[in-house]
Amino acid sequence: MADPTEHGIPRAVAIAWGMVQTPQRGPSRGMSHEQIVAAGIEIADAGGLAAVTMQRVAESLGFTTMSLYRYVSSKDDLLLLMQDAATRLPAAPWPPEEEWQAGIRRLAGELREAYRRRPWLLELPRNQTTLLMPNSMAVVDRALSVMAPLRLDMSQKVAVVMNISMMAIAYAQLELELSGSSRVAVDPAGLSQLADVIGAERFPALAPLLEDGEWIGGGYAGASSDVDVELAMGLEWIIAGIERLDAAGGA
Amino acid sequence: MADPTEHGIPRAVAIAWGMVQTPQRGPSRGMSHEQIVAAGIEIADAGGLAAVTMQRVAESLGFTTMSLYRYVSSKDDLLLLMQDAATRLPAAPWPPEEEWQAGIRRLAGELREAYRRRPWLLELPRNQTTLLMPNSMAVVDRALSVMAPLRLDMSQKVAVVMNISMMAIAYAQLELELSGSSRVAVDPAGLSQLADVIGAERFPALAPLLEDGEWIGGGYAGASSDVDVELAMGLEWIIAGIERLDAAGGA
DNA sequence: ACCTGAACACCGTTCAAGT
DNA sequence: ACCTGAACACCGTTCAAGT
Repeated sequence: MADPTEHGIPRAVAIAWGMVQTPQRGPSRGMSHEQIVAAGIEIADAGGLAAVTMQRVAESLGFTTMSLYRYVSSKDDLLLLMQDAATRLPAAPWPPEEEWQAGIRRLAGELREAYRRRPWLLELPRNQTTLLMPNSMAVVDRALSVMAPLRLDMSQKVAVVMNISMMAIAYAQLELELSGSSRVAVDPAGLSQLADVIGAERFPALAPLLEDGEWIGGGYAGASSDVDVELAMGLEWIIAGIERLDAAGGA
Repeated sequence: MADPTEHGIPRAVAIAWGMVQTPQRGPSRGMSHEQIVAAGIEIADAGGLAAVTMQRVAESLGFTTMSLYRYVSSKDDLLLLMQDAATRLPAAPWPPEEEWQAGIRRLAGELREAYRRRPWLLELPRNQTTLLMPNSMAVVDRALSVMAPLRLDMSQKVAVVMNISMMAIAYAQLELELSGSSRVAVDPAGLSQLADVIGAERFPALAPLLEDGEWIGGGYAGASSDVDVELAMGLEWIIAGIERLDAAGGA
């Protein structure tokens, strides 16, 4: 097979789709793409994305750093493969057995859950290349099949998919940031000290929350359960919007 | 003034609110927080976030790397200050002069524009600490004052603010990733090669787009104008949702 | 009090050399 | 053909020393 990168296909995409020949003859290879990707994911799960270094991945497999470059052309390549492998969703029945609304809620929930389980996924960029990887395509395909009965044109459906996955991922991020491991833990004395410095007249609408110590420490913009509510709220708004589009599409 | 960090207030927050004493006596300081932050922003604007190193910031000001640590306790501190300074929105009239719907659209648009202008902002985490910085608080305050006439309770309003800013930022990110500088540029031959490898039966709903070469290269999930449409769509859905909440709140 | 210089413990990636 | 070892050009941050 010709080198896929000649047509502008990124190396990681070619690897993910099995377009890179792994020769059966010659000295047996010590590793495989799958092993390397799995090792990287294990390290990221345990210590976050910053813990993933070429040295550590190689070491965990019992090889030297440099040997990895036989399988992967750069660290970015490896990260792309890890991203794809880690965002595989559970298989869904096809054709969909549920109403499209339920299908969309389930897709959003699974997507969010995948990102919640592996927070380091949030640190990886999602770009055009990502959209060429197998599991990204699987998400789009499933969303399109869920929306098959709807009277939206293709570009509207693509817009909906982008909206939904963006929202699911962004809320996983919000949840992580607001209530996650990166907690601030400003003590009440600190918050009131801050409220004094800011002054009530600078932010008239926000001031009541600040003075009650409710802005960060309290119920608002901090608790994880709030994020559930906010995602559900946003998702139902999207669904209501689709329903209107569907109705208008029939006109 | 007592050391603010004793109450758990992050150093960068204390600096941003002017709670850190800058002594007037003694040897005159060679730099200021503002200068350092401005230098960092200039470097990020020119070369992206990766170009911002302590060495380069110091060098651009004509000092050694280590001198920065007199003003800022770590690179993360500096990044937080840069984030806050770069997300300052233009002053809005207070109290708001427009209808709340227009106010929300304008806020979302300005937020997106700030992130569009400085794409490196998207690479910085937005967490609890961010919500204690002056310009984040300004955004929340403005949104709350826009929503003042609405019959939503405070936690609902906070949820709306989170939804709106999240959506504005996420769409700036989507736009950057889909059509921005990180383009993939797979040529048509590569796309058809990929479509062959994938096969039509694997992704039945997506396959037509793949075969026509429209998935990445063409009109879908690629053009910048699409993102405008998608953001507007999502935003109008949120506004419609708020209208329903407002109506229900009156019951 | 402020700034400097050397040093430490890392990175990703190159390249020529081994087997 | 596959893996290794040394080397390069960087990082952020420490610490003791200068002025």
